[in-house]
Amino acid sequence: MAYWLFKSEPSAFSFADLEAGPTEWSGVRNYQARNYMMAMQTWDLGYFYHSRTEPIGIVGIVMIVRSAYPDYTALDPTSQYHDPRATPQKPIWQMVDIAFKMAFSQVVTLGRLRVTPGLEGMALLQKGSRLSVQPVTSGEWEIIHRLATALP
DNA sequence: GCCAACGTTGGC
DNA sequence: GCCAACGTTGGC
Repeated sequence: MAYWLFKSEPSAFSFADLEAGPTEWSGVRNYQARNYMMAMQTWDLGYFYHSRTEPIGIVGIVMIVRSAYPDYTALDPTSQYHDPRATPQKPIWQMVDIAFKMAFSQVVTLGRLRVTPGLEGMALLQKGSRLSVQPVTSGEWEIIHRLATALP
């Protein structure tokens, strides 16, 4: 069992959009993020993070409902995620399916994460961190989960 | 909207 | 293989 974090700009895809049903997490075009997705297993949990919005922060929990498989949008010339290097034999990019699990009663904001002891090493909080898919340690998961459930 | 930080591309 | 130029990300 591993823990993850998915970043999204709500103007592009929000947690409310995810509530509508399981979603193919397509369009990830970063090798490190792809490798993390390839390490995901069905039933793994993740935090869902809203960037470039107000408030910025973690809004809830998602579950991996399908482990990594080829991201077919890379093969689709009409897709904004098309990658001309991708072929059916070598799709290059992978995606997972994620589903809504629960929404926090309040956003655990980036500011709150930054001041919470024990989260100093969290990938999300490192300077210049841009990975849209990241691992979360079980210790970090616990701390954040406690923060979220302590909120009214 | 700005712009620093980052990853990728491509000429050499 | 180097690295400048470029496009993108994301906090502010």
